[in-house]
Amino acid sequence: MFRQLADLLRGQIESGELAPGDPLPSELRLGEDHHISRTTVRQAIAQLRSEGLVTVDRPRGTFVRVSEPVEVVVLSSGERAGARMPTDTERRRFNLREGVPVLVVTAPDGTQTAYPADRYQLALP
Amino acid sequence: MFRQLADLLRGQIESGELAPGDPLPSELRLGEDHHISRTTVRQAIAQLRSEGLVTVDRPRGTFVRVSEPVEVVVLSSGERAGARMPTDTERRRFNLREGVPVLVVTAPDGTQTAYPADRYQLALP
DNA sequence: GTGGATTTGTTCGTATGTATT
DNA sequence: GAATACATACGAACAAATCCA
Repeated sequence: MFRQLADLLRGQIESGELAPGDPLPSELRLGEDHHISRTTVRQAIAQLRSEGLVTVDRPRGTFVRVSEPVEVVVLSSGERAGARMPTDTERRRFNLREGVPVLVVTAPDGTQTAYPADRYQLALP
Repeated sequence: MFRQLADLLRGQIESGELAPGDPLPSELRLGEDHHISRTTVRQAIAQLRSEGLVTVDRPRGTFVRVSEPVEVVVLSSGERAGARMPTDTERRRFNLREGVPVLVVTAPDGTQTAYPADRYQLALP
């Protein structure tokens, strides 16, 4: 059931029926509409949060994520780049929302730098 | 409470006390040891899953994630790269576990290609 | 090979706390 | 102050899959 609700909401977001910045119905409302408990509604929304599709502004409500302006990081020769979910420390340091990875740039000497993936892109020199 | 347990387990993973491939104690066991309900234990583990630190092999148990061999993708001139969590379709297509982002390479003509971030890194020509 | 024990998954209900409107 | 909405925690029950005696 929670998967079905997550799929439904995800579809509405991807189709634009729910546009960035739009609020989702409240947990209570979703539960009533679909005849499921609030526990199950929360599980569906937790799924969407971990996918980075929605953010919660407690206790105002749950909203479709708005994309951030992007800055570009230019890679230097010999550097490699990857991505992973942030550590707990990084999440606090960068003030990252759920479901946002970090881009990790590794220099030839092994030094690593992390960039929040919702605000940065990588480019060639 | 669930955050404290997540922090504890994360610390054990980062310190190596729990090595890659090692099983975590069962949910029931963790609940007994820390005098918390299974619900709360599950919430802590859900946190670690979304961080990509552990994977669950149901119903065998929960294990510290083992890193995969990495392939390198060479970027071409004019391409940009970012990262985000996979869509539901991508997760199934790449057989991705929870907490694993995708690297997204955008060509000058707008074409995008996604690579599972646990198996790929980006490099310069 | 059958059956029981173990372990995670899903769902319900309930209660209380916290922050915003 | 009241209403609203999300966060946290407990308890309970059953399902499904694996493992082992």
